[in-house]
Amino acid sequence: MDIAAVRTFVAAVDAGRFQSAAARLSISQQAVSKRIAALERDLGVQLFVRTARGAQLTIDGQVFLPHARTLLHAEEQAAASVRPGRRALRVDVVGRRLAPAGLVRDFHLAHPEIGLDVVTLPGADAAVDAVRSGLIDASIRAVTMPGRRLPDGVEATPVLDEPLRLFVGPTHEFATAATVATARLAGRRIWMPGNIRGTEWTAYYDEFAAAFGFTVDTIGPDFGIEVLLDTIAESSTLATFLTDRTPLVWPVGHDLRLIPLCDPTPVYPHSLLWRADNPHPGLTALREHLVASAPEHPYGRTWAPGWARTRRAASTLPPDADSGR
Amino acid sequence: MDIAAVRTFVAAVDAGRFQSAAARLSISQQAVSKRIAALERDLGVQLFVRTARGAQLTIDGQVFLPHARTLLHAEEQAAASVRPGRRALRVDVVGRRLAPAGLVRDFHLAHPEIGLDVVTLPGADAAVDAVRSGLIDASIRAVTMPGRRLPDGVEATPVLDEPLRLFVGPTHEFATAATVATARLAGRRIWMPGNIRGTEWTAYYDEFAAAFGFTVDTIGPDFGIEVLLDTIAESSTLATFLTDRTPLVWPVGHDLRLIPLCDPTPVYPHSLLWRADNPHPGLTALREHLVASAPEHPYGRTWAPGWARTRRAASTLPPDADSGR
DNA sequence: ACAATCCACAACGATCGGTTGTGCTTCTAG
DNA sequence: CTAGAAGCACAACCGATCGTTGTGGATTGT
Repeated sequence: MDIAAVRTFVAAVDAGRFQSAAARLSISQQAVSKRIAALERDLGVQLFVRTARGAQLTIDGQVFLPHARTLLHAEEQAAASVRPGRRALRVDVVGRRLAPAGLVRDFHLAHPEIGLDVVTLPGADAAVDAVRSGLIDASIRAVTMPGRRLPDGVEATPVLDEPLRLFVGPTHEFATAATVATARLAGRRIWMPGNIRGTEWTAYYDEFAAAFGFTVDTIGPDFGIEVLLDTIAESSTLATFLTDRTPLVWPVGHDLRLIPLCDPTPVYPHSLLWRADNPHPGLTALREHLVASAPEHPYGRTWAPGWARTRRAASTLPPDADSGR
Repeated sequence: MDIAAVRTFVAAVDAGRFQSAAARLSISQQAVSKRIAALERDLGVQLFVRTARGAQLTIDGQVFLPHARTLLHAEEQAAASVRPGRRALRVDVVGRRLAPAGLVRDFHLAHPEIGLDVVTLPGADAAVDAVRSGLIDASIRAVTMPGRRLPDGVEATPVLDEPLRLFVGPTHEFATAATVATARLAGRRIWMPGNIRGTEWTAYYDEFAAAFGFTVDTIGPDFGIEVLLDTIAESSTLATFLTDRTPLVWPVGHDLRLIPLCDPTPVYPHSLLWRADNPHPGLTALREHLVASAPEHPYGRTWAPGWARTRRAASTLPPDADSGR
């Protein structure tokens, strides 16, 4: 199916005559006739009834028309998505099914009029760099790393503290506990999935383990989520951290549990990053939406790494005192 | 923008390499390279970073990808809409913004999984003929005309009695009435808009006028809805019938009123038409939805033409006794 | 260092798409 | 009734485009 033929079809419908459509498209009437004939041959149905005073839609043509308009609209949207200048707001999230993607989705529901494109860049460094260079407008990451300052012009504000939960099998000591105090992790072994090595999670795990005296094991290469589930399910000592929002295809027959941690609840600090001189109107709306919807302290006493606590403290100031506003 | 290039782009993304994409599309690697280069030139942005072990999406490529998939999906839907055999359910409605279209819209909301295409055919005869010939699957019309039997195989069941209201200007005798008894129309002049002459409404008006003793005037040719509003607004004797669902662009400065009629309330009888041997699964769903959602007698005592009353009586039988079920 | 992999460029040929010219049908005005 | 106008389709021609084969440059891994 040729998109030019579809556009010609719509033009012919709107004009009512092939001749006027040809004039509007700046081609000859014969070209319109050939394009539509080719489209009809392609679809295998007749779209117009040709009469002496124009062309009239057949039933098939009437049915096809809204689909044709949709197709042209999709083409326009696709072209606009990469057109420089006044394009949709580009936001990077760490994963399309994780909590930050949920935040962006909520924003989209609250502001459906703001065009939105969501991307996932490989790693926090790439995300920060893309924000700095203007290739994307915003990113939701945990990038307030120790010793790693944000580039000039890039600003950040915390938008979500995501609580971690302990993920254990049925034979684990904590399997039947309603909640587990984080301090009880001391001296135990926590499994770190191989697929997050080298990501921004590593620094989080390191400080978390140091603060509460447990050890982090990396068990071999990453064989995928199924192997993770099997390993956890069969072990009475291994545990790992997941969040409520971690998407799992729960295997039938396994008896896995997500145990809440408390006193304090460890939280993973997601921040919004943007470039201070980015004039995109949607960016302001996104920032205000995220700041407004971020719960203050929903999980009682929480723990976050020192580099994140510093940011947290700053965020508790009134908005007027916040930098970059 | 060439749709084949977009399809090539998506194939290259899925494959990760131009070579494999070329194999999957049964073209040469060079053709893939040229198509994507042309697409990039067309869009004005780079979509891939070419490396020695494949092609990787740029940020622009990531943004473009979902739009590209949407475009291909739209193309597939468009082609499927006219493909013979297992296509979407085609329903004819008398007008896209009138009550029957609302019924179909409700059906779509209740059964979003059923593909639906809505068309508007010129006149009830064309609709009945299209149903008979199988070009469309169903129609909502008032086609149980006197002396005009449905073709063999075409069946009908009433689905909506739409109440008529009196439409008058501020100086009309009934302008301040909360309701008007239909019998009070006797001897008065009712204006029939010119654009419904020759349609199925004519027979309705004729019998309605005969039953209640008013006269139907046709005032000149149809100059559009604005002229109708002006005429009604300035007249102290003219009135016309409209329904709640009639879409009007209410003019500023006019003081027009829609007065309910009662004792009995005249209703316009919309029926669903379909071909008995049409096996489309969506058709059964549509019929059951419309029959189930049709209110029995929502407007108190109602009046409908004799040819419609006959059908009404038949429809009050239990479903098992209904023909064609 | 060499082979393998992957993509881009060049040249050539076939197909496609647009234009001009023409003919047929239908509607309308005289 | 007839002639003209309007509207679309068919035919011939021609140029642009698209795909192919052949080749080269760059990177990775052995």
